[in-house]
Amino acid sequence: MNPDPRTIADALRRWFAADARDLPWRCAPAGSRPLYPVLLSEFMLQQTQVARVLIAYPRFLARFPTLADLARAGDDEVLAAWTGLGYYRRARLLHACARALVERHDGTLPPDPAAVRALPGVGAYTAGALLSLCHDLPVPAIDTNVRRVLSRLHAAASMSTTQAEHAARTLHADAPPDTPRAGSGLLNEALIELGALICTPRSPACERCCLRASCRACAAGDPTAFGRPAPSRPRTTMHCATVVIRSRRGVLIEPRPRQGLWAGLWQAPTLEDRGRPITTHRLRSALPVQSLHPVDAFEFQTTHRTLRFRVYEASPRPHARLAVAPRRWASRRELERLPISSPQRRILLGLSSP
DNA sequence: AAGTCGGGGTC
DNA sequence: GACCCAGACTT
Repeated sequence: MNPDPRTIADALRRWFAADARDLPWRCAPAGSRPLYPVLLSEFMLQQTQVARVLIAYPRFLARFPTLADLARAGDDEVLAAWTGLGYYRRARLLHACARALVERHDGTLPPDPAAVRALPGVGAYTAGALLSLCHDLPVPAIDTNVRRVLSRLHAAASMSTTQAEHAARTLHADAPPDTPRAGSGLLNEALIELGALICTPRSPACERCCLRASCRACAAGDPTAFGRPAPSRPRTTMHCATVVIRSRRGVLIEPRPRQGLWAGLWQAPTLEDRGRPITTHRLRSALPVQSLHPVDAFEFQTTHRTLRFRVYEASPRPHARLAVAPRRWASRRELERLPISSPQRRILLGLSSP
């Protein structure tokens, strides 16, 4: 059985037209959608579930209503608007991408795959999404959903990038990627939507799937055996000790290193160690404080590590100069406008989520 | 090809 | 607990 590409593409488009979700960034037909909503939603949706983006998207859009607004914004403003979404590098890349679009392409999306792929933060998937959704160009947009759908269609345990691209191009009738073709954006969006709603990782709803007659995994009986991602690595542990120091001018904060976890975000002064917990002795030699009082202890999980926080309150030593650059005091009002990680928001603002 | 980079919802 | 998520970038 070689599933007929035209049959599959037609079934996908019909199903999408009838059953697609009404999402805020789907503000115009796939294929002729304005750039900014597509750009913003695609960056936010990288490794991030729709439910979370639904909360952040309108907030960000209210803060930066147009591409030009975003392009001329400040770094910390953009990062702060990204609060809670994680993978903060995306915010910096989105910002750089907006500036590049304004400077190189007059704020529009060039109908040119090579030029789009050259934009900051735009990889193979995002380039395909932008080109197909904005200009109806027949370029594959292979995300984790589409890879799973294609793997199951062909009953492949897994698919290399090359194999997935070949399968996707076939669905686009091997049309040249630099010439618009009606229905290209709709096809890509339908493939993604099918993976998100029907052909799900753990419990696919084959009985409701528009492709069940063409799907080799469905015919094989257990679709979950196909298109599984590689197993993930175990988490490592990191010990963190954070000191909250208050004065009349607010609370003492510092920027994190430019590289690594939460790069460049603000925090109360924090020491970290991969091996053993931070001793109060080490804290005292790193900061001119006296009388450290433990006030909180909690674990924070990210995908790749467990962070064990110990939080202290401290008073400064007499005549000690604490706010030495880049450390500085910040009022609560200021804190609310700065980019701060979730665990530090809990420490500094008493919040567990944005 | 493998490692890094958040955060929280779901099962 | 483990799994999952409209990936991109660096090494």
